[in-house]
Amino acid sequence: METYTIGQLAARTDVSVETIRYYERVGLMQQPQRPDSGYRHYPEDARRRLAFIRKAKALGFALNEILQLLALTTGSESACGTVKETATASIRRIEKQIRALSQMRRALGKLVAECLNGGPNGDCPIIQALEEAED
Amino acid sequence: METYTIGQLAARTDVSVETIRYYERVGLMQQPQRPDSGYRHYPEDARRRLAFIRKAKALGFALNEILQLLALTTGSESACGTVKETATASIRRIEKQIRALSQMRRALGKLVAECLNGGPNGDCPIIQALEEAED
DNA sequence: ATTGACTCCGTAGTATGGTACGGTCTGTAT
DNA sequence: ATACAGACCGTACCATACTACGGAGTCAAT
Repeated sequence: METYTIGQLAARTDVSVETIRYYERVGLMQQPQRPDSGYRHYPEDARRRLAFIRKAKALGFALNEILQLLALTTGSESACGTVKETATASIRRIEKQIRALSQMRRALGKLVAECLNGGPNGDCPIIQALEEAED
Repeated sequence: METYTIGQLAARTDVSVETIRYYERVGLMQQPQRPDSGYRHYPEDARRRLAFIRKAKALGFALNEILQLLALTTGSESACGTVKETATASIRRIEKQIRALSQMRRALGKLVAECLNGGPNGDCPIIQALEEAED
């Protein structure tokens, strides 16, 4: 089985060595094998996990939320009920966020359109669109 | 014209007095009128601006991004071309974020579905879905 | 065997986005 | 007139998510 050193993992995922060690400290990354010397040796799996963390982060999830998402998948212990609850809660949150982003996008589109038709007129379409938004 | 004290504004928007002063320090909130005593007196406009800031924050925009969005609307100076550029850049970013969130949602839905059909099977549908995602 | 790149660890520092404190002044109500 | 809430300010502190540093050990090549 092929493994990576921490430096190789860092290079492949474009995450710094320090950050990987930090993710390990806070429990996001699992403790890898450490033969003889104490050097970390990561399996392919770790690369995928790290890529997931970065993508979730880019989506605005906080590290402890990402921890929860990952816990959904690794917990052979986790009861189906718990998984379903956490997952559906996340789904609701995500859907709400998508709705809000869609409103923002519409508002910006409107701004661009108005810009084409002769410039801004004082009342801001961005703020207006978000005022109408339900929470 | 009706105005609010900082405390009234705080109560109406559910943002603390300290945070409002902080937003003023960093340029997100405009300097309000300060008659005689030095007390801040906010117009209705400030309430809407503050509400916008909170919603944009909840969507994951950083404060300096929100500053840019607001600058789009207040700059009577701002050339139409600049507004269009910044706005369309934001639109692209938002659309990308929506796509990624949709993938995450699908993955979570899949997880819930698998949970119903007899539990997790080792390969994580969340991580899988995000691996397939284009950046 | 020695050099140089890489790894180890703990600790400290940075940026962002607030939150709290404490002493002073103001405004309103009795 | 005096009390009490609320505002003023600067400064200090907090959590999150990194990032940098320094001294020591390791691995691979020459």
